[in-house]
Amino acid sequence: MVARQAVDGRRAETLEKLLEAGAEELRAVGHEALTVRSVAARAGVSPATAYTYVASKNHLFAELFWRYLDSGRPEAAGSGALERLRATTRGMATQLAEAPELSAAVTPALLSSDPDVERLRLRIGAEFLQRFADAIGDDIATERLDGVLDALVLAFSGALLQAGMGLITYTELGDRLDSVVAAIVEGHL
Amino acid sequence: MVARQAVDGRRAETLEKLLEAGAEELRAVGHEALTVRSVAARAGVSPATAYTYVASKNHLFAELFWRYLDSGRPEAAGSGALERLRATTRGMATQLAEAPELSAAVTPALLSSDPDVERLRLRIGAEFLQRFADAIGDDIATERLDGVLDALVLAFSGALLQAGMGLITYTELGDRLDSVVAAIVEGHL
DNA sequence: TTCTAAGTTGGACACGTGTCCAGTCAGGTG
DNA sequence: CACCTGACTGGACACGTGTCCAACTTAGAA
Repeated sequence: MVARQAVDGRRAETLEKLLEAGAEELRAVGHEALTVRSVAARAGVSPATAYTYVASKNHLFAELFWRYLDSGRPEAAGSGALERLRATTRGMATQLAEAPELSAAVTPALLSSDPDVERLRLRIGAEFLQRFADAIGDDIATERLDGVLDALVLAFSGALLQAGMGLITYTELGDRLDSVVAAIVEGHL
Repeated sequence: MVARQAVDGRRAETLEKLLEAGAEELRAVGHEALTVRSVAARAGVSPATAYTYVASKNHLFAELFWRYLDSGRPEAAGSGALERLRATTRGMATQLAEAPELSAAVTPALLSSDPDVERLRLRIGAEFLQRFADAIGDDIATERLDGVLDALVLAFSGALLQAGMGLITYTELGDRLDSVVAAIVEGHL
């Protein structure tokens, strides 16, 4: 449902093998050195086959990131919106920091115009928005909510970009976001 | 001083020809279809020559963007920090909107690990920071300044990334930033 | 068991990237 | 004027991308 087409039975297994191999290869050599063919080899599959599951290198990265992100759904908790928001950004920052190669890979990848990337891009964007919205709950007036969400998403994207550029580390990202989140939410609660 | 090496005399002219051709080609076919060789051809120069001025396609984009950015230095004005900040982001947003192809090209380009891109990335980042700092002047207490600048830069980067992904247009970017800037600065003046 | 269709494969393809280098050209210096 | 030096060139190179297709395999249905 998330990959190129729906997968079932045999195809599902091959897809898993490929994605698993992709993740390993990414950890092993980084996203610059990774090639679709090397991933295929690691998965024990021919390049031609790999390309029936994955439209492009960028699509592979986006797919891996989406799955990784999805695997780390937060268990919402905390009494106030600010507290929950911070837990949310902290959680995501930690996730990014724990898979720096994947994080570094996905930022450029998501900028691709590949239609398969496009789908995932929207899904990932929606997921970020959803998480922030969940964290806020109904602690912010409806008419102000959109603006605040906007700002949060912008700041988070910015943090991703800065980290992708190597201007800040994925580890610093958490602290950085903490203060920015506070600044944004302040006065809107 | 900004290109690969210092340029003088004859080399300076060739560099200008190349960058000019790059800008034209970018406008003409967009950054995906642009190839270094097509730029070289447009400049009436061989590919080998082009590569002595420009380390990579990404470097070309970064260079063009830097020059474009630099050409639009703001004439600071306004009585308050918020007002000046808004003028600053407005100005930059307008600049981006007026060269959408270049803006779209530069976001992925700046993520490259190419050392020549690295230099420009730092320079461009510093320029953003400088502009925000200038706009704020001394209207914010020193100990809070860094945090606010951080947030501004994050938000601006985020806006760039979102626009690069096509989630918002370069035109919307200005409005979006207006409210975010207000949210960030509010309570820190 | 035989047939069928989905899945996989090897290998070639067109194209872009960035590098390299021996050779040519042009303009100023002696 | 001949010369030298820096700029430029053509053309090949190794490599990666993503596409295509005819041929093979394999598992399950008839």
